[in-house]
Amino acid sequence: MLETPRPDTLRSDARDNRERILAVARTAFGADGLGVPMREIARRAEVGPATLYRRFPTKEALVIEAFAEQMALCTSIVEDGLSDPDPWHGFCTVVERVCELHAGNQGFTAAFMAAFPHAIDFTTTREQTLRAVGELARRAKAAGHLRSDFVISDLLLVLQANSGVRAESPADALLAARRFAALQIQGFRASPGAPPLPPPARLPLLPVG
Amino acid sequence: MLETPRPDTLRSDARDNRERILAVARTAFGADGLGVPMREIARRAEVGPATLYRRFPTKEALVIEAFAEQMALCTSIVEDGLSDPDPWHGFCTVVERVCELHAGNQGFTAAFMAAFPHAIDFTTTREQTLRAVGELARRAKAAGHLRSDFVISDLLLVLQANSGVRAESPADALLAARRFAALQIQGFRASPGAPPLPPPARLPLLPVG
DNA sequence: ACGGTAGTGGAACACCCCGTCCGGTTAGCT
DNA sequence: AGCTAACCGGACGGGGTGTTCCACTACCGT
Repeated sequence: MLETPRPDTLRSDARDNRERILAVARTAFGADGLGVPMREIARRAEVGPATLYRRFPTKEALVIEAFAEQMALCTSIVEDGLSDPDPWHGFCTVVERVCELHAGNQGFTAAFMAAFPHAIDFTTTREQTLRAVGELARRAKAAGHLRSDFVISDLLLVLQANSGVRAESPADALLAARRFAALQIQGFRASPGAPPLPPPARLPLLPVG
Repeated sequence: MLETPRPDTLRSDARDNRERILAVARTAFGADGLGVPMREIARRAEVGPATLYRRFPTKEALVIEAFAEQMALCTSIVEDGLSDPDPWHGFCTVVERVCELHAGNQGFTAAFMAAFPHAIDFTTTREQTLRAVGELARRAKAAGHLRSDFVISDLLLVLQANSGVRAESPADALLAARRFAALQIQGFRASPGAPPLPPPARLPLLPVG
């Protein structure tokens, strides 16, 4: 656990390295999940392990920084959905885009669902985003298009489920995510004759595996 | 990689140990996935690592033997569905029961989807089962209840997705699986106004992770 | 009862991972 | 040009996992 100076006070080459590390981490974690070793990240970034650890004192820190912008993207997706005049259309767009986002970022779902001990902002952002989704769902229900027994944790359910889908290429992953999202939307749609859903379960924030 | 004599020619104590190991493996892999270490299996079975490896030359072998009966159960679930006079009802039951089965056996999905190099029967059983599902789906489509753009790999998609769902207790896992299955069925149901699904993706048989 | 052999448990091997530290080197800044 | 921050690469410790070695044990037929 070394010192970590503010990124903007770094020497230019150090700054470059930092950016390269983050880029590599995003690609690697996104493609192969959080299991990618730190040394592998360092190797691909053409950097020594020590450099990596000087910039990011722990793997957790690297993961959080690497996915910070995905997290922001996630939030903005939901905000876009909220600002859609048609709440059901907004809701569908959120489901689609979130599934696609997670499809291209295998590790992100794990990070998103994980209970990182040292990432307060990550956690709070997630909570806020979920609250926004709740508001969107409320409107979509009021409009009569979202089934009335939908609950927020259903979206977590779908997210977790989507993360279980593995494809053999990024292109296939995207296809699978799109098809999956479409199926979920169909399942969420309010339809008169449909039977009610079984009761929801409590979904945990799991430790990083 | 040691010799592995036929189970029925074993000495009595060895036979006992073998059974205990299998029982422990089923519970452990079922509850916590294939990540459970061999040592842990041995410890819980009150057996040394060597004993474990004398009976099952590799972890893969243990996994296959442990889930052999789940595999058979899987097959019989599909056959039950096929023999249902109402193909759509049969189809729904298959989805529900398979999701529940996989919910209680975390590791099984991984094993089911995995491309085990040395498990010919496992693979062939899976293929046969999938073919049976295909026949069931054909009938359910003909009856007009299953959406016509359903393809077999959609079931694999749902299976993979279901395996991504994690709960904090077996009871919650079952609840989550039931709710998830209900959502999927709703998505699979043929409904006149529904838009067609995006194209399916090729899903791989992944190596054991 | 007894001896041979299958069976056993614990230590050990080989490998991988995270995180750390250090000697010698490079590259930015002034 | 020189000072210094930053870097590289390798080695190390601690922990984990799949698998094997070996001396000992306990079963079972005679």
